[in-house]
Amino acid sequence: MNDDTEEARSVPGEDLREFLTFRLSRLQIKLNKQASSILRTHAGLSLSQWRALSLVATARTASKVTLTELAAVSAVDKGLLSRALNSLCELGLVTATASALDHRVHDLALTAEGRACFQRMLPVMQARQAALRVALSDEESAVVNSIIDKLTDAAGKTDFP
Amino acid sequence: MNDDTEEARSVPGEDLREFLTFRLSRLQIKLNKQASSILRTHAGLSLSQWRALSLVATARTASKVTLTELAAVSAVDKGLLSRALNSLCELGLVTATASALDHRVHDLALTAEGRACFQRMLPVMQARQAALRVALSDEESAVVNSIIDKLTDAAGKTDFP
DNA sequence: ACGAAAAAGTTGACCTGTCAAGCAATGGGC
DNA sequence: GCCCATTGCTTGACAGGTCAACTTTTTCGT
Repeated sequence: MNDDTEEARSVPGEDLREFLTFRLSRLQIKLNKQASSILRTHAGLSLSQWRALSLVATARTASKVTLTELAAVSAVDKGLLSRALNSLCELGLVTATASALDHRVHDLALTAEGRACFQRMLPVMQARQAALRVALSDEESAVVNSIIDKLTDAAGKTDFP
Repeated sequence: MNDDTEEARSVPGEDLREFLTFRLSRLQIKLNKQASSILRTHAGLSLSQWRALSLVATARTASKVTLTELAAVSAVDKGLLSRALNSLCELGLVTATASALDHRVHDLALTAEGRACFQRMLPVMQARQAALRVALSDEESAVVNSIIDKLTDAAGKTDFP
């Protein structure tokens, strides 16, 4: 016996809309729109420019501040990062100086103007993060980082033949 | 007094890398790569083609299956969806028949081939979801949907002047 | 010290995603 | 019934993102 007529549903087993990835991509679309809008009005920067800027800004001197390093921690494509950093250099927000020890790498740093721009945007972006956080319960807020990191690890494993 | 030399860190208050949005975007990049790779090898479809296909596949007859409706639930851009659906029509996986009542809308449905393609991919994609889920603890798994939905709501509110 | 292999970064080609203008169809207000 | 605002969808132009080839510099094996 089968309750499903052919028209009742196209396919069985179809709680696909509950898939984690479905929800996450919907979330990401909205987050990107929100961030782009904020950045456009407050700083005139694109999202990838802001991401590059803040990657340089928040780098510790402990770790080297190079394109490959930043690309690795952020998972952003090297080509994309390269172009974003170049545009930031042209805007006078970032400097890329050839490293003395290894002439392949460019040590990246903020200019005074870059630091100022970042400092100006920081409260706004922090407020946005806070607004997202308060949407969560204490319990949820406590585990959200762990969840994201675990999923990120799991997504990295491409053992799907 | 200030412990930070100018070189110690570029800026203060810089746990920016802990921002939810930073982690989420890193996650999304990896998820997209994983999904694209799986779809390319198993079905020869692009990610947006698969998303369009599964949106049509999992639609309930209760709700109308139209572009605007699908775009709304998924947050995908209408233009993007339109092109994806068109390519699926050309592949013979989806049909778009003009509605009798309203000649503006196209009622979307899977062809037999589309259903077959979806059914073939479904176990693979479900396995992927399962692999992501098992990375989480029971507690985390219980709240993850709620977290994503709350964040999605919060991200939609663009009350950032 | 030499040459092969690898790494950093850039570039070009190409695909995806975004935005807004546009067209066709519908539905009210009068 | 006729306008006009509205809705559903498509299209074109552009920005964003991906991928691989390429240049330069370094590293390592022998």
